[in-house]
Amino acid sequence: MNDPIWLRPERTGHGPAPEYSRERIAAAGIALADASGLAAVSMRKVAGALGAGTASLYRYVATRDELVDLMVDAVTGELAYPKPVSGDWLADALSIGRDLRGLYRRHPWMVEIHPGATGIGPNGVAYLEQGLAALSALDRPAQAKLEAVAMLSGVVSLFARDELSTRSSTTADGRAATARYLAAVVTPERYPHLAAMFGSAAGPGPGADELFERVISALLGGLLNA
Amino acid sequence: MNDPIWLRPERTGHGPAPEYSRERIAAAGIALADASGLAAVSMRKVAGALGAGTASLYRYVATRDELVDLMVDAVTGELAYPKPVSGDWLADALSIGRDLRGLYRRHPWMVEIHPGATGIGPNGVAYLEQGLAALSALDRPAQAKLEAVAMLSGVVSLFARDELSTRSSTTADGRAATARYLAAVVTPERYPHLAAMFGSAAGPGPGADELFERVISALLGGLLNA
DNA sequence: CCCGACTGGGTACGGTGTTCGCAAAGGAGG
DNA sequence: CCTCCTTTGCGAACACCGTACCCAGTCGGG
Repeated sequence: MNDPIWLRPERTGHGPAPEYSRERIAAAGIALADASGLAAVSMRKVAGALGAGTASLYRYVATRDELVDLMVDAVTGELAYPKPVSGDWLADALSIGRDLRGLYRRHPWMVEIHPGATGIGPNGVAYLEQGLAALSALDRPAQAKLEAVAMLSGVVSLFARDELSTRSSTTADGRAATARYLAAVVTPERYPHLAAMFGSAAGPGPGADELFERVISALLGGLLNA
Repeated sequence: MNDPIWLRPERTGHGPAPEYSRERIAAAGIALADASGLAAVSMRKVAGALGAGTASLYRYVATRDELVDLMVDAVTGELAYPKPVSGDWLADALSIGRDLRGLYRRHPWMVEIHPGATGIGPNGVAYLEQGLAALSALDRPAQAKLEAVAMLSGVVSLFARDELSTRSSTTADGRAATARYLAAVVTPERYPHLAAMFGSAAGPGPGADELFERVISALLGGLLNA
């Protein structure tokens, strides 16, 4: 029922000038999240980082979720869309995918965002427009193109999640525990294929970057049946 | 450092017989989550549903996250793997995808689970084994097959998320707010492709089921370059 | 000029995960 | 059988969380 934050003016003109701003608050939250994850972004911590009282944040933001919306849209702005489009739709889509992957690398807490449950902001709109622009030459229904952009974004987030869970030190404990469990329970009799996998050397593989491009190409091909 | 719950025996033999069990606790959590989402699964509520004291749960589970691990593995058990494999690897993989999609429909809170951050349990192992079994006929490195299973699972979760966010009533408010924002800000001059999309009728499309199959086929094809 | 809307923020409420300490229970060894 | 000693259940407490309320102080528009 209530309007989203993007429709509420930041300032009405009346009263004393605000001491902070949505932008500064979002930046403080992003700094916290970059350093310690999304769970570390609490109203008290953000307010503390700004030297403000906790309750003051609610003059700028109706709820913590809105703060997160602000943060998400702020980092989405790093993509600096719109950008020119080459005309090769697959190349342009891959470029968007690479951009987004870089974003996830810079802000790992973004994998903790549930897309769809979060409100879209101006930079999110620009992102969607860029995605549709990349696919504009294709003769497909607009809805299918939007689905393709959503799928592209989702698959990039899957890659980011995977990359993160294999590298991050915060999940190292859990990985070690899981590895110990697997070692204890995976026997060739009960789980032949898994056991064979542990036996085979963990070769370097085709390189994550090439895999990334190949998966996205295949995905978009399937979605837009080019 | 600490062993995962799956390596800790539920009972040592000493002392009085436990009044509850991991299974019952997980079932209580699942009931709560099915009805009201993962956020409703709190130690106090689960304990209350069982008629137990809150602190008692910690005799069965080291942490709330472990309770969630229990819940995830319990619902994974609904898949009842292993199942026979037909020999047509794509058909078998699609079958697994459909099974998983059904699981998400029965337990929508599963989309709130961050895969990889959660510890895998016995039924999760069985799931992976089933996935590898489906791909066993393919002459590809075991690592690539595991990646394919992970991607398959991830894409299914994306579909589930999408299906949920367009249907669920709990997100209706946010959707309405976003729709109002888009209506206010998307003009043909600034966002031509998005504006065109709103202009075009929202035709029924090719059907979500057919899309699902097509995307997964394309994805696995790209991953396993068949 | 001054009224009224706005800002900052201390305090408080109800919720959360988790720890501690203790009373009671009951299997294991003598 | 009897005693120990581990284990169980759990009330109380701690530290944190998001958020609502209220009030004092500060400006801008009529």
